[in-house]
Amino acid sequence: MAAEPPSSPLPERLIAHLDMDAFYASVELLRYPELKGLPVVIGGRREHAPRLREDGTREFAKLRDYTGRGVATTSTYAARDLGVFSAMGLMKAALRAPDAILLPTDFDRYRHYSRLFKAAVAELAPVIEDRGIDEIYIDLSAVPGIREPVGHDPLGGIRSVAREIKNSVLRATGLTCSIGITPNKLLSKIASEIDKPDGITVLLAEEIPARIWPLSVRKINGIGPKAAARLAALGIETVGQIAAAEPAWLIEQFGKSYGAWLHEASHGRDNRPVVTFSEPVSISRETTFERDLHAVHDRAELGRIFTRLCEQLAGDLERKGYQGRTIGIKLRFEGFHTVTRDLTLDEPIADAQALRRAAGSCLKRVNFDKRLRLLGVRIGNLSHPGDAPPAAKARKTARGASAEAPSGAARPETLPLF
DNA sequence: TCTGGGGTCCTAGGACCC
DNA sequence: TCTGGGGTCCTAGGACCC
Repeated sequence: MAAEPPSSPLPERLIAHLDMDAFYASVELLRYPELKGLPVVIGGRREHAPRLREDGTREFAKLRDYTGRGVATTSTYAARDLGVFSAMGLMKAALRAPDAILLPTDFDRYRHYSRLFKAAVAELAPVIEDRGIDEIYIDLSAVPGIREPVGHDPLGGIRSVAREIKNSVLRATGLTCSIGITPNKLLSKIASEIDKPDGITVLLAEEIPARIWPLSVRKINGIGPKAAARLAALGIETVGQIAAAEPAWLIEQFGKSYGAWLHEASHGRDNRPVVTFSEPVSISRETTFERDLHAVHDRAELGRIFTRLCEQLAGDLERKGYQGRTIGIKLRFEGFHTVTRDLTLDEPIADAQALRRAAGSCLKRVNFDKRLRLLGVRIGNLSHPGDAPPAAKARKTARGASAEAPSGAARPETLPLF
């Protein structure tokens, strides 16, 4: 076993976070190269697809023509310069960048490119954790050559592996990505953003004070708008200010679990492994209506939508090979107030009729005094149809709604709502 | 200008069991 | 009859992420 250079031993773990650059928008630019450099926003419906003119050029929809409730899923860097970011309502985006190009979201295409880039990475480094369509963690600890210095650069091997991965992704997809490599997932997630787009950032523990502590607390994955606002109210804006706080005080302010985690995170400590496979916890379908619907007045339409969601969910379960015991609904009312109800059955179900029956019984526990803007159906407590059921815990059938819901024998087919 | 769709994890109270 | 502690499951809501 070769001795490490004693001056700067590399950490035991070398974890990469790879993030595709403006992924959806970049995939669209592959097929519409004439849009390169222009402000482009992804998020429209199919009707916003470009039209082919007689002369062979394409006519694109403009953001100013958009009406509806959609949000931007991604925007090109040119559009970001105009203040349009992902998750922004398209109507709002249209005010900021009326002349930006609008393209419909084409998930099938993005999923295809997602598979391509992940397969390209897997050939070089197979220990990959999926974090959605456009990003992954990679455990590079055992990748050949990664610990070899290049010239006098002890990190040369790391940089060279990162370059190989980026080249491989580019060859497979025509797309660029940004990579952060550090001793753990938390730091790598931050690092991959430091030199975006098309960057490589290697960062070791000793650089945390200089490179991580000056950053906004929002750069930490797990500190969202609410926690950031609470921190700001306490006079804390940067990661370094969290690191300087007493752990006991953080726990006092944010609770045992989150407070302790804030302390650890601010010091760049994170021992979570790269997880290469995980079973889903729940599967769901939901839809936001073009206009708010009234439980009574629009009952027929709501009923059709409800049935369709259950059918789609049943289709997902069938395709993926799951069944589930906990069925839930999600309702969002005008004003954005959101309510959920769920019901755990004694036996798992998977077909649309059973889903609709169980979800329908959840529906009865909701007050419909406002119009609805969203309806969703969810299933959890998942298992595989062939599997042995978990040891029955002799639940008292008299308790809870579980006893009455599934049989449906005495239940009228027509639900009071929808 | 009101804010998509698909997820995970955490908290907290009550039921229930030992 | 009163008191109680630990553990698990269920339900609802909320924060957060991509």
